[in-house]
Amino acid sequence: MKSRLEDLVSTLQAASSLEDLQVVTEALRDHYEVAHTVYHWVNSVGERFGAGTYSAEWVDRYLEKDYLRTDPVIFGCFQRFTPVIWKELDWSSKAARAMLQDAQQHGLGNQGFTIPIRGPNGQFALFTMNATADDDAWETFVDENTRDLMIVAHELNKKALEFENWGQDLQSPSLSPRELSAMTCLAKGMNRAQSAAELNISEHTLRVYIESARHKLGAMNTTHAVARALSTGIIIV
Amino acid sequence: MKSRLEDLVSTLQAASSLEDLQVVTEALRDHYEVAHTVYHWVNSVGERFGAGTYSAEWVDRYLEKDYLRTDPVIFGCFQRFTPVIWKELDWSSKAARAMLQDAQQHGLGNQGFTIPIRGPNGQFALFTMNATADDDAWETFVDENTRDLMIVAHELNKKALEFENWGQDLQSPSLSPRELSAMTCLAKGMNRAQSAAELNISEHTLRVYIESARHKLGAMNTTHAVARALSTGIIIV
DNA sequence: ATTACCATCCCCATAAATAGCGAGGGTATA
DNA sequence: TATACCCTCGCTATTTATGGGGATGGTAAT
Repeated sequence: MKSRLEDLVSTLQAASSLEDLQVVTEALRDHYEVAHTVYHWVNSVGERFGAGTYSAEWVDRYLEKDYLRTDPVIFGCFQRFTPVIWKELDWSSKAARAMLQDAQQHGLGNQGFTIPIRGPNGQFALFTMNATADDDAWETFVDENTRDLMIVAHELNKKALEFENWGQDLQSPSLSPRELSAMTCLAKGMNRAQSAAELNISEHTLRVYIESARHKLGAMNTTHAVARALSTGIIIV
Repeated sequence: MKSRLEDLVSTLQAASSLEDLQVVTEALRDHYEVAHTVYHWVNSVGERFGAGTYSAEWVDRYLEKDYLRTDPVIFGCFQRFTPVIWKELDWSSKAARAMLQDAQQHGLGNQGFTIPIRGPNGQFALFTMNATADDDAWETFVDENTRDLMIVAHELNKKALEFENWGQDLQSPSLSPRELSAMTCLAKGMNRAQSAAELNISEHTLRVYIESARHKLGAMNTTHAVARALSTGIIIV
């Protein structure tokens, strides 16, 4: 069993396309004898990347019904660091229970386990195992396999980022120390007067830094410049 | 050796204070026979949370010299998903090399390995192993231990989040869809007129969303609001 | 059924940011 | 020794953002 997982991880590490990831999710489903295994991104603009064993109908319905905004799994994972057992989430809202019922009519099991994965620049993905089981059996399954599944989830996300060239196109320009400080002050909410005072320079000088940083970052205005500085990681607030 | 790691993880899971984490980092250092083992947050105001075996002098110097802005480890990890071997980072800048030399004079080894860890609301932490070794030996060490160390890093971060009640008081406020759209437009560099046009609303209405978002985010101005929205991950540009 | 929040619109006055013109001395690097 | 940044400072005019005050109708949850 242990060696079998190693094989799966090796296959995963050798994957070179989305189709390969698809195959891996199917192999994982069979290996763990669950109903479904799914990996997908949860971006601001819905779905852009995913591989898994859910039926096309369910995926379509999920998107069509905008379940991303309803699903307690999405919401719960977004606020949590640790993996989540579905049963422990908040299913009190009517919309959530309706979604769960709908899911089961599309072949999903009653139990689920989802690992949140976070990458650079706000990238966020989920790795889910879904099955039909009673609460105790599912908890045992999760206890026994969480660590392995975390490794699998990590490798899946690594590959997905590779395939999508996440962060490749974003080559960050280098700002001077003063420019970085200026951007940081602004990102902290200081206005120009406060920032200038903080850096012990005239407000005019500060302005020069801001302008300079803005041009280097190819930004339309200060807010844009700070946004770019933050999302490329050249400043951290 | 394997069982020893399990013991460490168990100790970690039973930890109930920052001091306990400190003890764990020391035990990890001894177990892996490295020079240093460190876990810390990389947040707005430098250090707010950390445990590790670096000398107080080095930590003070690091903060005093503002090495957070220089350190290629910070920058590299912030842009990457996968763990990082220090040698593979960009040390071409003079400031970076000076920092490295300074570090070695404060008892750090020449090799390092750092795992980036991301939690909800933009939380970002690093787990680092540091040692004196040649390149090959270090690479071997990393290859053999990455998975275990990832688990350790995960458990450390879990505990750190617990201790700091991350998500309790620091829960990112939920913005309405329109507020999120407004923030996103601004983060993309549009001004109010352009954003309003993009969303097909009057400029005044847009302003109401911005104001509302600003209050929810506890921000001083628009730039600050966008910065917070970005760094907590509630919008992605 | 009431409370809360959402989406949408308007006016006015003030504060702040942007755009344009400058200038000088310092430190690298090619 | 040029060339290229980096850091620092000033003035003026225009454009934009912010902070108050409002109002209406809708949806969702308790």
